[in-house]
Amino acid sequence: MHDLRMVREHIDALRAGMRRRGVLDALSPTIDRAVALDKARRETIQAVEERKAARNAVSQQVGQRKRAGESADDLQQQSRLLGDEIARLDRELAQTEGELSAILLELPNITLDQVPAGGEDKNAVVRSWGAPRDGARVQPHWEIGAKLGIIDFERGAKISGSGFIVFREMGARLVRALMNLMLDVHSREHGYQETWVPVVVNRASMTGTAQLPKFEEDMYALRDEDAFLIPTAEVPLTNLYRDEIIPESELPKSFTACSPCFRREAGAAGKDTRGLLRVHEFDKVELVRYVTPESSEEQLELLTGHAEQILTQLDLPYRVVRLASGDTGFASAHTYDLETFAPGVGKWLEVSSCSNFTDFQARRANIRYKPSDGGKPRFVHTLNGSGLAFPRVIASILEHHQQEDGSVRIPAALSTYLGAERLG
RNA sequence: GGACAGGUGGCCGAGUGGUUGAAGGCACCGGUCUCGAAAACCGGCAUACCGGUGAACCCGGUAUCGAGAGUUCGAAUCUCUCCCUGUCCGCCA
Repeated sequence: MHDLRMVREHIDALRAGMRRRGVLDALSPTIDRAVALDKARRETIQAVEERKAARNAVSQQVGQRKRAGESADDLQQQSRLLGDEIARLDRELAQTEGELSAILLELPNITLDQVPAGGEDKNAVVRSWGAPRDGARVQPHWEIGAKLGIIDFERGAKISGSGFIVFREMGARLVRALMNLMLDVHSREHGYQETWVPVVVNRASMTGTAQLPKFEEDMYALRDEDAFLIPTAEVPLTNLYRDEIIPESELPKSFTACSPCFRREAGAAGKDTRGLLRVHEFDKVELVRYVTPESSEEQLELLTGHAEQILTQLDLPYRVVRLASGDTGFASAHTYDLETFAPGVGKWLEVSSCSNFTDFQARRANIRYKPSDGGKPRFVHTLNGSGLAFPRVIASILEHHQQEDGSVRIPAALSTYLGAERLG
C-alpha cells in the first residue's frame, strides 16, 4: 500500500511507477479518482470537524447551565441539529474513505530503479551456478517417480483432486529429509529463528501481506469463517509483528518455517500441469526478514544467497533471474527468481522467489520499528524468499541426478537426512 | 460448546454520564544535588488526521479507554453485537 501522501504530493512518481509495470493505462482512471477522493475527503473532514467543535462547545454550556439549575432547551435543540449534520457528514466521509482505501489497496508497489523496465522478456539472468545437463536420455520426473513407486498422482487426484500429490515410501522420506535439511541450514547456519506457524489465517493477515483483496480467487477460503489457507508461510511469518513496534536493536529479525502452501491457481488452468510443476498443495521452507529501510537491498542479496545455498548443497544447477518490472509480483519492489534446470522436462523451474517489499507490506500490516536514536517509529522493510519449494526441487533432483539405469543419485548433504545415497 | 470474570496510555492501575486525553505508580528523557553513582527533589513524557503559506518548530481543531453500532445536548462510564483473554465444566487429538 502506498502512503496517501504519494497520491497528494508525488502523483507523478506514482504514475511513473505504474507505467513501468505496464499497468498505467488500466489504472489511470483509478488514480485520478483517488486524487479526487483525497480532496473530497479533506473537505468533508474540515466540515465535520468544524461542527463537532461547535457541538462540543454547546454541550459544555449545557452542562454549565444544568449545574446552575437553569434550563438549556434551546442549546440542546441547537446541538441536536448539529448532530444531524455531523451524522450525515460522517457517513459521507466513511464512504469516501472506504473507496479511497480500496483503491490504495489495489495499487501495486513501485519497483526500484535497478529493476529493468518491461515485461517477462526483459528478465535478466544475473548469475548462474553449475551446468544444465543434456536431457536427451532423461526421463521426466513423473515417469521416474512412478517407476520408483515414490509419487502417486492417481491416488492424490482420487482423494483430493488433480494437483494434489501423494508421496510414498522413499518419496515421503524425501520430503521429510528436504524439510530437515533446509530448516537446519537456515536456522543453524544462516541464523533464522525456526518457527512453526498456523496454516489458517484471518483476513487481516491476508490483507497485510497483500494476497487480499486483489487475489482472493486464488486462495482457499474456509466456509464457516472469514479465514483462509495460506498460500505461503510468508503470510503468518510477516504478520507475526503486525501492529507492533520493534526496537531497532532487534533488527534485522529473521524467521524460517516449513509449511504446506495452498493455491487454487485459478488463472493458470492447463499451464504446466504435468507432474509436480504446478500443484494445489505443496510444502515449502520460507525465509522472512524484517529490516531497516536503509539496508533492505543488501539484505535482499543476503537472503537470496541463503536460498542459493540450498541449491548448491543439493548439487542442482541454477540461475538467478532479476525480474523485470512487469513480471515483478504485486507487492514487491525487487525480485530475484531462483530457477533450477530440469532436463527431463527441458525447463528451468522456479524454486524460489526472493523479494524486497520495501515498506509496502509494512504499511498495510502496520509493522514499525523504533529507531535507536529516539526518533519516531518508522515502517520496516520486509523481505521474503522460498528456501526452497519442494515439488519442483524434487522434480529437478529426479531428473538432474538421474542415472543411466534409472536410479537417482542423492547428493551428500541430503543423503545424511534421507538415510540413502540413491533411489532405485 | 456451557457458565462466570475481564479487556483503560510502554507497563501496572484509578475512574459508572459533563473542564478525563484520562488520577496515582513504574519505566523513560532533561535538570538540581554529587568527585561520580544511587537516593531525593523539579520538570517533561501518546498517536493519527485536518487546518494555520505543502519543511522544522509552534498554534488551533477533531478523533482514539478491544472493534462496531446505538441511547443522549454530551459516553471510558449506559444498551446491543462481535473479537480476544482468564477461570471452571463438558468434549476431544
